[in-house]
Amino acid sequence: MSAMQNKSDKTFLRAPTIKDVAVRAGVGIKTVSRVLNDEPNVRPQTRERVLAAVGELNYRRNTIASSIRRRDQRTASIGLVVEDLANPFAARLTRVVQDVAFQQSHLVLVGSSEGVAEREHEIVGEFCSRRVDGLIIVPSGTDQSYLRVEHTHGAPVVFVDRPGRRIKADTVVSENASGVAEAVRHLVRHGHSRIAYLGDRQSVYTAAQRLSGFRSAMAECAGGADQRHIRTGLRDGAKAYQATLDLLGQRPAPTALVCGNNIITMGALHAMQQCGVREHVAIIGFDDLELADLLQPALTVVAQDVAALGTEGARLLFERLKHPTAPYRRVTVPVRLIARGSGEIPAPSGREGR
Amino acid sequence: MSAMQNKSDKTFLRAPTIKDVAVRAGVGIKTVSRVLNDEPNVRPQTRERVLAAVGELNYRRNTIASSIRRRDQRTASIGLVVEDLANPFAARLTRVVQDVAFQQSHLVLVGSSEGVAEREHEIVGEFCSRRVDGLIIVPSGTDQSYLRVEHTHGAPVVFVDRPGRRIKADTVVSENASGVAEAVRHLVRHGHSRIAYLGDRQSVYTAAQRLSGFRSAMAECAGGADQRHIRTGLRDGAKAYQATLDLLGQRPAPTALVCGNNIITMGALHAMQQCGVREHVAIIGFDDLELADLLQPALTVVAQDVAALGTEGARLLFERLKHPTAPYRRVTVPVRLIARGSGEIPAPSGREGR
DNA sequence: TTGTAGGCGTTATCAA
DNA sequence: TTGATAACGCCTACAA
Repeated sequence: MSAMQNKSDKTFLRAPTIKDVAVRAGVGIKTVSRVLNDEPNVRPQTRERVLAAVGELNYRRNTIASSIRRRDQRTASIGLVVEDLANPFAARLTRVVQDVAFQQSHLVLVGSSEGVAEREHEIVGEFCSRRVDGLIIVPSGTDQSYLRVEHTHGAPVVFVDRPGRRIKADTVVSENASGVAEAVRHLVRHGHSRIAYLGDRQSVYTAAQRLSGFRSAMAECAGGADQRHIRTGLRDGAKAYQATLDLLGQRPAPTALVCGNNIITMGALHAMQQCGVREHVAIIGFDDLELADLLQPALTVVAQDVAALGTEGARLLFERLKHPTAPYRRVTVPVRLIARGSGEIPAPSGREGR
Repeated sequence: MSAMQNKSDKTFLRAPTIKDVAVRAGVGIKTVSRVLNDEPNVRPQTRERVLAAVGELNYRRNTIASSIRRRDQRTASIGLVVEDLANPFAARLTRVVQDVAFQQSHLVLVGSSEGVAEREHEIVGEFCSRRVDGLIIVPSGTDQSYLRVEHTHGAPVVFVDRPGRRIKADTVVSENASGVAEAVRHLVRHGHSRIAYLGDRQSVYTAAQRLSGFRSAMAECAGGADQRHIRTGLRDGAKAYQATLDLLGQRPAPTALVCGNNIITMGALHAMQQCGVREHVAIIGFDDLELADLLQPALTVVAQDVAALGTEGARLLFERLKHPTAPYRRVTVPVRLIARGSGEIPAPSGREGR
């Protein structure tokens, strides 16, 4: 009935339970439970005996068994859904979320939605099956209302990078529009007016926001955006590469590019390299890249504060867990233009050159 | 006693249970369980009724409750410990591990050890508390024998990137030594003999392996390595930067650098940029970098097949779960030298130049 | 200060 | 084919 082998026995069948500890310490299971949970009313002497037994048996509390019984049903775990864990943005986000969670004694389950709504839904479903205490989601698709149903088990949600749709929840986003607008103004200051924009699908919130920042800044200080210089729907580097080749082949060609995310920036850089225009066409990317400062010319970017996005997201989640009925909050994280060279290439002189 | 509200009721207190489903379908709980677990001996008609009730109540199986009762105690989750989730190597590894796990209907818990043995131990402890079915670990420190004790609950371990110490387990590693040796031969073929090596702490398995590959290749075809041109213990980019500046300041200076990992490569590149020697000193990095091909000159690397490391690691783990007593296996994943320019810079002529 | 009984949501047993 | 009941490891309630 109880674990009959000691820890050096290779045929050990199951982990020791609170019962095994109780037997060994010669106390009742409730006393063991009290010790494990730092509850009062245990004689120091008894506590010692229990702790000794715990050590000898190498007992470790079965957290998941405990969670099904405890009043709040908390599992001390949270779920994180990003588009692609291998993407540097998601990787940095995951790291900071995990750091905050670990400080709060929580573990993190991760999943990649690949930007597919169904997959996001599926992953969230699995997380809820594991009864995570909360969710941090970089949402895909156009409808997160399915989460209202998942809410039945009480797991709060925080959206990071993009707000969820058709549902209210705590949210952390970057200053997308004003960040891109700043990039445009920066280019205009360096003499550009034929500025092109390359972005992701408009159904992605950040993509829409960034394009809107582009349009308004162009309207404000460059006489409006040229529709032929706007390319959206660029889901991967290859698409961005093609679109950039296409833009650079136009006459008149744009003298500067603004890229909506780091994948697109990489595609555009490859295309520019291919055409040999790295030194002549200005480019500013949204979101920083490792090695950006080693490129020639070095890459000017609108850097997101990924650490802040993640930390704030996790913080909002843990505060929500403490105060379930508090009003929802939306945090906006500033972005920062980092001038490194590629965004300071001047527009060719001779008015509208070429 | 049972969930009294329907799914649109905001005051819903708890998730529906198998009991609620049973009541609604007018069957016993065991029948519901049979349907949920695809067990035989359920009339199709009954099955339909149960599934209908599941849909109406929006029931979702409580996986953690199920795991405490099932014979094998499986939780359908695995734990992954890497050094730093934000590192591109770890991020790609996490992604593929998660993909394989998800295919196998398992979720992944993640943790960053930061290369600190105590933290690794602590994270593994938490994972075991959650009764993960298995562990994939990029080990830190010099002793993973503590895992033998964690084994009491039966979770097998697979080591990835580096073998564990003082414990036997399935392992997946890259061809570290021969990869670096190939880099050295490549440089020698381009006329180099004063080749420097920059590496991590020797206590890190991969670092030791790579340095040993360096030494043996140098002995074999460049008359042996010059001790002054070997720098180890470089834990971060800043240290690598300093070490590189130092090496480049020597007289005679090395004409080529071999870098032991991607963090070191980045530090070295910054230092070379700083000294204006990017075009004159050859460099080959271990592990590929995003944008490596956009640098000028583009970066020659010994690329690890991170996807294979992760896939093989996960595959070994799931096979171990199926066959707990099979002999341990060690898989070696080939690396590949990708010549892009920086490794093909010829040694300065005039015999021992400068 | 300590222990016993009961229950969490599920799966396992075994009888109907 | 079906279901009542026990059991998993733990926490809660309550009694001693």
